[in-house]
Amino acid sequence: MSKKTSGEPNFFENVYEVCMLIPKGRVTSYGAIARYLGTGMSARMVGWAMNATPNKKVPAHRVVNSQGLLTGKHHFKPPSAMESRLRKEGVKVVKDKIVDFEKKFWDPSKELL
DNA sequence: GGCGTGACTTGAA
DNA sequence: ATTCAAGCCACGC
Repeated sequence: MSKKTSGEPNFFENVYEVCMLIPKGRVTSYGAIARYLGTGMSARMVGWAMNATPNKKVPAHRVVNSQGLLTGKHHFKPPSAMESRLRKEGVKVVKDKIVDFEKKFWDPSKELL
């Protein structure tokens, strides 16, 4: 009827699940998740999904952009929480950027395969 | 039901 | 190296 957007936020659920499946000390990019979900390159939706995410269950701080930059830190309650948490997980962050991002990169479409 | 925005990505100038 | 532009899908008004 009328309009129904997506009906079920399966997309969001998928994002949450993937985020929670991210191994500790690892990070992933919005595009990687978007690709894994089959959304193509609509990485924006992944970010938007995070915005709608109960950041208590989903470690959105483990999700960064393809550059390894903590672009979403501005959206956290204390923006520094993202950086602090990543460091606690074993990920080094310098100037909002993840060190050895390529090494810590966790691709769901490959690791989860 | 249309317009703008957004935690992105990629390519080209 | 940098900056600009376009593409993408969903949500808010």
